[in-house]
Amino acid sequence: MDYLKGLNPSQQAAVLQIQGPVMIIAGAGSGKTRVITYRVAHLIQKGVDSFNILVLTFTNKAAREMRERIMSVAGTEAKNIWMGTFHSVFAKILRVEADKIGYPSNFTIYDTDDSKSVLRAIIKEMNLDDKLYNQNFVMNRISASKNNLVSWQEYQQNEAIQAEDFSSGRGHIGKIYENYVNRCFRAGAMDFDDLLFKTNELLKTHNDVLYKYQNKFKYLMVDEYQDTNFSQYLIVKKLASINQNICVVGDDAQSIYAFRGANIQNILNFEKDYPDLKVFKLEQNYRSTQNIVNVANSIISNNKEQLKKNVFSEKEHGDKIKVLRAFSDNEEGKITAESIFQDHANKGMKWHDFAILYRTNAQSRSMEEGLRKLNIPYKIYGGLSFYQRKEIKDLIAYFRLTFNPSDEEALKRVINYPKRGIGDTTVDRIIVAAGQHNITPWEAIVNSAQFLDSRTANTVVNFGMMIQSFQVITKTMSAYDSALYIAQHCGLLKDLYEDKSVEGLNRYENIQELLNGIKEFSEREDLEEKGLDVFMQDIALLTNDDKDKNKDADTVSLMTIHSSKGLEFPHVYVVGLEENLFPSQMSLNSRTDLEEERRLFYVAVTRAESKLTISYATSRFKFGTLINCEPSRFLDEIDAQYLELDFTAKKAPTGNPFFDDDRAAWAGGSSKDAFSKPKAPAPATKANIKTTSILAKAHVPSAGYTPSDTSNLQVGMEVEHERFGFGKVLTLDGNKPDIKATIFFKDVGQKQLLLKFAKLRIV
DNA sequence: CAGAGTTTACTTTTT
DNA sequence: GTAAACTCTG
Repeated sequence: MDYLKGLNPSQQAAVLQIQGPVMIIAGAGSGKTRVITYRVAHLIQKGVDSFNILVLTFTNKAAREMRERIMSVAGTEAKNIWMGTFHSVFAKILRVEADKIGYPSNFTIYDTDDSKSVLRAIIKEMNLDDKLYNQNFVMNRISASKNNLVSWQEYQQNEAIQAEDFSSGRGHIGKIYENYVNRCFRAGAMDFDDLLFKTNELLKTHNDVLYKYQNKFKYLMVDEYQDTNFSQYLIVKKLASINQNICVVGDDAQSIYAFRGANIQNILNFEKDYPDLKVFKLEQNYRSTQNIVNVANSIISNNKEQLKKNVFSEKEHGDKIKVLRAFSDNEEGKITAESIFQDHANKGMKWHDFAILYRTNAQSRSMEEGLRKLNIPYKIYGGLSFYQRKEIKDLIAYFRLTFNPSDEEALKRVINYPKRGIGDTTVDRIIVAAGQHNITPWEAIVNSAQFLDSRTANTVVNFGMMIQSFQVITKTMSAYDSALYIAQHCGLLKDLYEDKSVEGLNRYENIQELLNGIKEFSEREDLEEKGLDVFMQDIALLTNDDKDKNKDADTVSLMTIHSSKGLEFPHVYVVGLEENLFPSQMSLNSRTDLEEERRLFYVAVTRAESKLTISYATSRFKFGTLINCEPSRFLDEIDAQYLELDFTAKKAPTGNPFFDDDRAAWAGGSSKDAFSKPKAPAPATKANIKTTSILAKAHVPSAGYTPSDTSNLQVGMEVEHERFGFGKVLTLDGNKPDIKATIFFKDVGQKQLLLKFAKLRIV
């Protein structure tokens, strides 16, 4: 029991309460993971069979780390615990029980790109306006429905939903939803939301299955409970309903996934579901200095909806929070890098002691530039994951098709890549024929002699035979040998090998890396089943952090605030504190959205252990155009006593310290110079060189040609275009970002140009 | 049918 | 400023 010694009284109490419903409200940095770890260890110690424990997390990384920590306390017994993300755990169960809901057990998991592609095809086939029926919009709508367990039938019958769709002129979404579900079913595919939706369906319609898992999982723990959606909530509730041994851990102040359907009410209302609930609050923050904790508290106190708690720190007060201002996004990157450089040199810190956090991935660019100029090593987390790269998805699509030939998205992806003379027309014909005869596209391919002229049918059948040969070899060969065989024989490896460009080389290496990963998998000794099909099963659920090569490298970490949740760093820089960026523009419509942004800021601030720096820029590039920015409202919400404004050579004036005299200057109008000056002329990037060389004949841009800020362009102005030469603006129409200019050029005549693309210099 | 060229949307966050 | 979808041409 010595593991209890390192815990404070409330942590201990939470660990010791192993029977009945438990809710642990864990403030930021309060040792949440320790409590979960020890609680599981304690369960085992008290004689609970580790096979009867289920621990659910939101990321693979969290699951992996927790398992390691539990193993270090409780030993190898921990290996038997079911531990994983909601999606991976229920995908596993669904594969076992698939036949009960009419699915094959080797169903494909469609990722977001696959889902969108299916929707795009459906919207096109239904001849709907793809602006009104924007794939993202439709996707969100369907996803939200699934997360709230609204089936397509219910969607079509629900008057409120229908009224909402009709009033926005999108009355066909219900039908799209129906077609989408049928299309996925026909392809033997489930999307991310289906993994939870279908689990609910399974548990609802099959009492024996429900009973089986209720008895298997006698003890449930859910981490990050504030991030669960209705669908997840109901699964957990059902599984726990007999034994009632459910422990949820979370922090309502850190709920930042509402956009994905997370419902903060699940934690706020947990008590209503379990009247004899025991609640434990972990309020002592062991991570951050008092100043940082106080700032975090003062931020979150602006939110109305929250569980009361009093997070405090007993560490030293620490430095005040530094606020930096830059005049552009690039300068923000520069001063952030310089600040890191100085602390690294003067305070003897390691690069990995620093993290730069931002709201959107796009902001990483200016930070990278700043760091690169000072030769500071850095690593970007998130962004495009390894498994989302085109070449990886291509090869995986071959694997997918081999094991599930009904997988329509995989089919469309590779039927003509590498080129084998099966164009869009042929693919369309196959899909239409499949629809007409109520067969899968794959069946149409195999029988394509009936639908296509003999020459095309021949190529198509050859493709089908190739896939069939893959099916044969995967039955006998190991995962690695199968994968290598497929990569070699589908033509992809050859195609990439012949591409000698830098990108091509990179892609080839990525394929090698994937194959190496499969090789490692083949050689694992802890698995009984290790065919390529097994490797494929949860590959769709893997993400960026699962392929970390050298995580011990001494580098500065760059990531979005979302992906920083759960991490901590001695020095943290939160950048881009500007209105419309953080809080994001999308969040300004409703109080709940704004409160979520504020919680996001809270998460960002509480990542810091000893030093926190916040910065904003007064102008930045957005969609390639320069815009002026105002400091974020969140800055005003922080009690000024904790802050130290460092506006180098700017004294804070009376009133609002964030809007000082500069602001009047920009509002005035003659401010353009102040912002365009620091921008050096565009460097000769690849794109630049290409255009100028091609266009050299038509017009040679005058010396020092630099595109101007055209946001104030007026009719009648003279401009220079790098290709069309000199001209005069005739008309301007359209709204803000999409202003179209009609310009009469001396050499080439009248042209219509979109301002945001045309690089015009005002003469 | 393929490749080049052009237009458009994207920037909120991810299993 | 880029990636992906769409259009045009040979």
